[in-house]
Amino acid sequence: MPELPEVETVRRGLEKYLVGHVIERVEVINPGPFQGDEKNVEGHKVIEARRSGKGLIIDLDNDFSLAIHIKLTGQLIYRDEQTKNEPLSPKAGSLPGKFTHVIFHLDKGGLLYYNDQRKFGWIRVVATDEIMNISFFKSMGPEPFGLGIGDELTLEKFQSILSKAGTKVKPLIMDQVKIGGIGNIYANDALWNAKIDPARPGKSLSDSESKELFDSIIKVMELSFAEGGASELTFVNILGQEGNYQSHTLVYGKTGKPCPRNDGGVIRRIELGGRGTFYCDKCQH
DNA sequence: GCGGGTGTTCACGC
DNA sequence: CGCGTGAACACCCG
Repeated sequence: MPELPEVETVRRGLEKYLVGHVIERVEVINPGPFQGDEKNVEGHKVIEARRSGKGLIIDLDNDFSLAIHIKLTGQLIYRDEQTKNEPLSPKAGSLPGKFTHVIFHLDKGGLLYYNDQRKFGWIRVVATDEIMNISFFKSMGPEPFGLGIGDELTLEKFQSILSKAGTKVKPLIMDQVKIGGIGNIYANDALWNAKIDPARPGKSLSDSESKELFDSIIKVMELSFAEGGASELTFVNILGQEGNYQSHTLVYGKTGKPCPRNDGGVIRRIELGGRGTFYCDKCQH
């Protein structure tokens, strides 16, 4: 699921449905993704849901927190008496299902399921003041919109990061240490929107090109927020419902299709930094 | 069967 | 140290 718009969508769901509730019991079905001591969670109230880049932090009233990364296929789905009849996407499966690894039993009968098909994700119980010792959070770069707990990525910072980097611009903007929250879908679509060749070195972009790219990152992510995220793989929101950005994707996954600009170009797929990279062979320079 | 997959991390080579 | 590559994690889908 996870790029900034999807993870922020989950955070908002946690804020709405989890904050103020007590986690009475933690049922660990598969210990792989769950690290730490359930005892530091059980009987404690959720006071805040925060996010940094693609990572989530659920703070409890005992100065412990749950640090969560859902990687590619993790899901956090909340059910209670009020929401149990809300339609559930088939991507959520049955609850609990084959890929349910942890169930948080909340007060008043609420349940928070952690599902993860590929088991790449993790949930760590950690003292709240130790969160920033987790290297993933410690090294997080500034992020677009400034909705996370770290610094906001401004145009000036973005241009400064690009101007210093000989790295190819697509892997560069996906480097979470440099910039937080951008993943493969939005990197591809933003580069297409800005008409920039993903293989160009970051520092080769002119000021107007880097501004165009910055604006494009904001634009594609704003569209995704409005659509509730992208459910290309298994992403669902806290109520187990899909987002719809994937029906708006511009070049991501469109190998062989005509360019959406109808300029006679064709979408090609190459690999950059080990990731599938999609671009129009006509308009991206 | 094979390739590909919204992510991160580590090992290794230059 | 910086940068790039490849593999690993695990499992589904077309």
